[in-house]
Amino acid sequence: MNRPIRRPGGRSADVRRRVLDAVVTQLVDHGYDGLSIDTVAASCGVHRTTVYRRWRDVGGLLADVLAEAAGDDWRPADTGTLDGDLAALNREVFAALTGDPPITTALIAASFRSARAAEALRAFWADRYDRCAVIVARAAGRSEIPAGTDARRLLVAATAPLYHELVLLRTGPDEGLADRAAADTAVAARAGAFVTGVVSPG
Amino acid sequence: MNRPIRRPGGRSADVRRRVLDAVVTQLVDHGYDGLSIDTVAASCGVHRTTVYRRWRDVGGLLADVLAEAAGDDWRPADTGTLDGDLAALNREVFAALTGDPPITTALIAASFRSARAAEALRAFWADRYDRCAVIVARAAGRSEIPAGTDARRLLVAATAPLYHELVLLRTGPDEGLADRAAADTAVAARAGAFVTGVVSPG
DNA sequence: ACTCTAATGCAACATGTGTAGCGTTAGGGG
DNA sequence: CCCCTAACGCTACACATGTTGCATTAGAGT
Repeated sequence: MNRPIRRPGGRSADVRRRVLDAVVTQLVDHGYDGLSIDTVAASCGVHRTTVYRRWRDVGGLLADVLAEAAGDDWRPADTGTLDGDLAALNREVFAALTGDPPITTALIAASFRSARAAEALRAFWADRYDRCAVIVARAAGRSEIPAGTDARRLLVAATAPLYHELVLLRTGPDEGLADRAAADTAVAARAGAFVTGVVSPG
Repeated sequence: MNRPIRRPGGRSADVRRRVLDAVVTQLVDHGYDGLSIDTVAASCGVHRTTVYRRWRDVGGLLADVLAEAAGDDWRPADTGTLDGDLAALNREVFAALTGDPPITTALIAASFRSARAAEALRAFWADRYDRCAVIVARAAGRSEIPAGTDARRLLVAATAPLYHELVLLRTGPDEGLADRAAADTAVAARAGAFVTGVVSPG
């Protein structure tokens, strides 16, 4: 992610922790616009050039924050039905995209300015979708949906409308959006969509 | 969009045309990173301060470009089937998102930096989805799908996976992506998804 | 402890971005 | 044709962003 530290002793580790904490604090208090190398450095008592050298730009800072966040033990909820699992997932996505402060939106915005932030976010989402594949496997195991259903394709179909409406189209946050997208996707899956190699099962 | 011009005579109109042309040229030649007020102004012989006063920032420039583009006479293709119409639409979206130079992606990136660009892009897409509603109306008229199907919800379901995969998840451009998303959405619509007020029709 | 040097702190510079004041130019209206 | 002034060009400034060279500090190995 960032430049390798060959002396991970007290000082370097302390600087990293102070800087990353300051990034989150700045993001929470003043949003993405109030986030810059200088403000972060000044707010945690680390010199500008140190931050520039280790993280290069704001995207690098957020990429490092994101790399830490990706190491958690998150798992999708198990509600017993495909509809319930997708709805639970979509409500989490919805909360992340409409939450205040808009940390997720800030990370997305940063991904358009920094290649490192883009790569970190790509890796983060790839990991999340991998973990969610179990939702589709469970549904197939219950014979709710066909055996050959493409997990990623189904999960993207369920979540993509949320990202599209809230992040790109910037629709006002509609409470029912998450559940509707989940239900529509479940209907599609039961009807035989998302099956690899099959274009038109009807 | 930009500051109103009370003297739309030769000079002001000429300046605007030269600047907007230069924006597109810069975008095509050097991408979004090579786009700044200064480079645009220098490349078309208009002074920096003039561009700053009339368009304020890069987002304002792109918003003006977008406003012109929104005034075209685009209509969705009529292929005779819902599958065909959605596939044709998705192929256009796919081409826009993977085209080189990445003008669409540049506009999306700008929308995260400038409120004016964000609003212009929002209005552009709202208009496009409105024009696409006829696709759903035609399908309902042919009794391919239920009468109460929500047009926007269906259209977002069809196109959102493309934006999500190509813009946010940054998946490598998969040729079959557009057709698969279109086919999956058509299956869902035929199965009774996207009907307003109905959560679980199955 | 002592040495070596990675990492940091510091100052100065270079560049990019945006603004303010003021004179100049040229379109619009009489 | 002449006047008025919106729009533009120019200079200078203010600030943010990012870089470079060098001195200083302190972790790591012996």
